[in-house]
Amino acid sequence: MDQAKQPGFSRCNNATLRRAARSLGRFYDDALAPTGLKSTQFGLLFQIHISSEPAMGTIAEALIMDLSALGHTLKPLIRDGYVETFADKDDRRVKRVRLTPRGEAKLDEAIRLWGVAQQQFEDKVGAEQAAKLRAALDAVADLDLEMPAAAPSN
Amino acid sequence: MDQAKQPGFSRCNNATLRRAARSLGRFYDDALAPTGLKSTQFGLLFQIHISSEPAMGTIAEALIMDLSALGHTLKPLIRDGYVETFADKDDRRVKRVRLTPRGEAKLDEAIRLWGVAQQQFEDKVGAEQAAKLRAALDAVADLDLEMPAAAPSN
DNA sequence: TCCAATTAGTGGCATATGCCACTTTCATCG
DNA sequence: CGATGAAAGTGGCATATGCCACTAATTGGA
Repeated sequence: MDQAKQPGFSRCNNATLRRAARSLGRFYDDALAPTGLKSTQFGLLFQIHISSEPAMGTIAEALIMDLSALGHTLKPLIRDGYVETFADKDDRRVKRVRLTPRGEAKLDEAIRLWGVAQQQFEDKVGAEQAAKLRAALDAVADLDLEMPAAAPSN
Repeated sequence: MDQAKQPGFSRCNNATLRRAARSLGRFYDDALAPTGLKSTQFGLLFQIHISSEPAMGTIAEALIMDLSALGHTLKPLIRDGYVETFADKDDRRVKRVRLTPRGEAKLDEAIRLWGVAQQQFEDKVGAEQAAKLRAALDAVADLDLEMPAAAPSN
């Protein structure tokens, strides 16, 4: 019998999470559509905004995303003039990021639309529940999961 | 003053969800790496496996993903011979999907590794909590959110 | 029966993300 | 100080996802 049909079977936590992410992502994307920003870009702009000219590595760490992925994601935002980078004064390896005035303006515009979506969401699930969900998600994100290091059989 | 710093400010539910998804995704991806499958592909193979030669639209709906995205995602799996498609007998518009024997074998192999990761996760957060989280995520995914249809100002 | 509207997919284009192999800088240590 | 190893990014390649414009098939009437 399929393992998937065993009594104790539990659905994949990861698949469930991604499914929800796709669903919610579309909602926030729709809300932000008028700004031309994707919800992911909004989140990135926001993260930069609330940081102090963060280094790329710092942003990547905060968002738990691959450094190279961050670099890729940043490109369209730089191309469109919302973000600019500059070398760190003390360590030439470090590249810092900041919003341009245009980026700040775009973020303001986006925050208004985001607020509507966010409100819509919280009205549906309840602010309380939403907060709990975010806390749970943060906990999951920060779990220090590690595979049992496939015990070398020697 | 920044709206983001207002008393009632609540972090973006979507951003939090994506962050957790990236984090957990990497964990499951690592676990499945030996099989050559990404956690997303595993999820897709599994969904096909537990369905009865589902139509593409049916899969897309179940996973709440765009039909075209599903088509794209399916390509590498077809290329590698894990999945095959065939036209529906009654409606030639419909394309059905099924696992090949090779796909079934690969899924079996993946399920074993997935189980380790899943177990690892549940050990950390508790089976109870994990189940609650999945339920909450399912609820979010099925919310039926809609923007207030930006009232045409005329 | 024939055309309009609907349904199911496809392809192209763009962003999202990751991993890996490099290159450039630093930091360390002998 | 020079070799070594670590740290921070970059670029290339591959998959993940979406939207839009189209095409092919069906379904509903008129």
